[in-house]
Amino acid sequence: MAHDSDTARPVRHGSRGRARRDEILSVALGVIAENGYRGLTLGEVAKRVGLSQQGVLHYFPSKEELLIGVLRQRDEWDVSAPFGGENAVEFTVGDLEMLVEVNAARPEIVRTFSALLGESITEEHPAGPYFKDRYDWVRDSIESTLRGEFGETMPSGITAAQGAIMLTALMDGLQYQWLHDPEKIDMPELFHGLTRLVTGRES
Amino acid sequence: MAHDSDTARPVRHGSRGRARRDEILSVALGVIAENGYRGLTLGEVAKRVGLSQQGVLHYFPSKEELLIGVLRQRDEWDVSAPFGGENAVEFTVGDLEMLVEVNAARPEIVRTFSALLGESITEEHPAGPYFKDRYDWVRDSIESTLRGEFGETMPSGITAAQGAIMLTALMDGLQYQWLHDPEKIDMPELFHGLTRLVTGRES
DNA sequence: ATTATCTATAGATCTATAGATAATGC
DNA sequence: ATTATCTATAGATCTATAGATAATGC
Repeated sequence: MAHDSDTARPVRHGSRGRARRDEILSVALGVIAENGYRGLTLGEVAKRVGLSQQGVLHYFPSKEELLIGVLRQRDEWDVSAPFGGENAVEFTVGDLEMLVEVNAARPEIVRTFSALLGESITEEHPAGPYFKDRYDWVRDSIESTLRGEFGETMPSGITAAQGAIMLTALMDGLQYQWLHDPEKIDMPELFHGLTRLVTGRES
Repeated sequence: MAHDSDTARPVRHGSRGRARRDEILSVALGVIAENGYRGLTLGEVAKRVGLSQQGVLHYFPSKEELLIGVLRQRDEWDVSAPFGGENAVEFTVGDLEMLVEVNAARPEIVRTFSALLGESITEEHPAGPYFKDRYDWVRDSIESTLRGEFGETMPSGITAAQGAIMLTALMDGLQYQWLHDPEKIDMPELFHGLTRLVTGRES
């Protein structure tokens, strides 16, 4: 009889393997940007990494686990990571504007994120809970930022809670227009314009 | 030797068939809401309609043609249809707010639209050109509405062109948050709040 | 004749499991 | 021993084509 630990023990990787794992995640991110998660195949990831399909499955035991890995990694890369979660860091509206500028320079990440957000609202999608959760803390942290800078109600008359939803929606929505027509949509400028309106601050 | 017309001749449907066609489109819309276009299978559509998979292909010669059909039908149903296109009709900011209210009462349509928008930014997606085009005329018609009501620059200081992008982004972005958490997100109220800010109109 | 459906099936994929082999690191 | 990969393959699907049959409408 095997020990319980045998069943759930995750594979440990050496330095060689750790690099491979990261490589797979990075490639998978690109494949999702191109085809979405539903359109991603393990074979395509494998081909780009230079492994067999089963070689990829050695690092991630299923396609879904691979997605989880990508979402985790994205959180780590994301400039916004320090803005939320357990050990949230103080940030300002200016930091948010900076995030939009950063995003305007990394279309692949934005495309991956936007493709997954779109899929996430369909049924049984493995990224569904992730995005619902993410929205909760993104809104919460923007809300408390606004409250910290302007109090419960901003000069514009908008509450901190409403403002958080609005700014979040604008960021997401701008990205789709921008991805379809990067020349026409100046994300940072438009976002900056809207933060001024939503807060009611002159600047 | 066959005539050219034999090749491209579309199948004509009688009243019996026309109803079936509509039924298939309606079912396909629901399947896309649940699984996206990539996750839609002809077999699933067929099962729900009560036909064989090949029966569905009699009405739409390929999966892609079925999607085109759904997008066309959506334009016809859509309250916003009269707002754009060749024979655009005059409308107001108030009409836009009404559209958001209508959408808040038809989650399935919103979910289908949002799922397709998300997929549309991935490569080679058959809905890509549709959404790019749609954005162009949606922005154009909102822009000319704003210009008509407020002139080139609105009381808020935002130009009509910027305002059109902002309102469009807000609509799209709000829908994702709303689909993930309908209780928390009051789309009509938030959109109304933002139109006031963007235009700078007291109301 | 044309339209509406069906059965049969080719031809591609796709995920995941099983089991082998070679390399690495206590 | 554990980790890193590979080959083989089962078992599911999925789209689309071919060709038959029954019903409908000039």
